[in-house]
Amino acid sequence: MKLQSLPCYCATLRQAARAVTTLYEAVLADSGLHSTQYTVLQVLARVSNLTTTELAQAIGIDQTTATRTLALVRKSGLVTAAAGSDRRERRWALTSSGAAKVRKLNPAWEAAQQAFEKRIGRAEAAALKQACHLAASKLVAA
Amino acid sequence: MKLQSLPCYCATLRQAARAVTTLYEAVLADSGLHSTQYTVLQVLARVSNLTTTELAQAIGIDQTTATRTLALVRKSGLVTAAAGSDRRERRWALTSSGAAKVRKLNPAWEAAQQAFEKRIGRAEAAALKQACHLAASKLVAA
DNA sequence: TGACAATGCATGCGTATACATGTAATGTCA
DNA sequence: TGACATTACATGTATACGCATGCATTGTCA
Repeated sequence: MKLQSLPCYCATLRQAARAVTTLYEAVLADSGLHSTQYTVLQVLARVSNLTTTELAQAIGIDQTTATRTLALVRKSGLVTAAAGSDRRERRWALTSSGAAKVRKLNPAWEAAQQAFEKRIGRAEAAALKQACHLAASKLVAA
Repeated sequence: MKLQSLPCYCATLRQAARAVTTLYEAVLADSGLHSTQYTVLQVLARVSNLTTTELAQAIGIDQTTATRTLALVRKSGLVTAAAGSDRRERRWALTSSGAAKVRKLNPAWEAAQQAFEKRIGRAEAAALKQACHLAASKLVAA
């Protein structure tokens, strides 16, 4: 049976997210990273010294999910946590190994981005991303 | 920190899917169902006697995920599996209890749909759903 | 300064997710 | 009909995900 068009916004968004994730996971397979882990690294490559909660909010995941994902990439030696002035905080940054990994994986990620654009159209891809971010922003704000 | 606009298509789609899921899970909270379980019921309410694999393909989840989700709603007495002519198959249908549950939850689901539309705009919501389904179709086809 | 609220992170729990793989049933072809 | 491929579902394993909750730290206010 073919993929169905579902009336539910939630089901449809999840449907699309799963499909895209499969594509990106395939590209990341050799790296030992999963999509969420890669996203964490990519964000930290742009903005460093975020706390666990800040990182979670930036990506749009729960703080507890961030804690666990960070523990995984930390175990791999890709990130480190520094103590902030507030001793409850953990401020995260890429290790040199983590930064190298992001650099090394960039071509594969770009390839995934282009593969996505090729499948659904470049303009459509951009519009979809924009719409998704806008929707997420409006929903999270609630 | 605010939700960030991410360059990655995958990360952004997942970001939106998480946000929408949170909204729908809140609505479903009292029902004892989770979003994927509700989707399974909603699909079976429209098309009955699907096999495990057919249901998985219809929704866009892995067959193994379908197996486990069906086991959960089956345990709750909401669906039953009938043997097909092919004895490997399991053909799923709502029980009367399951059908009643779907009917009873329909207003709550409609409310979630409308809440979503209210937040991001009715036309935008429709366009986003359409774009997500189209994208998922093109990605799964690969 | 001390009681209490608020904040930041971690943990228990259960579902969601998919890949690799196993088992049973069915299909195919010589 | 028998060997082998294919198909349908189930299971092991590991991450993703979020809610409820716990602990430690920080902030607030009388």
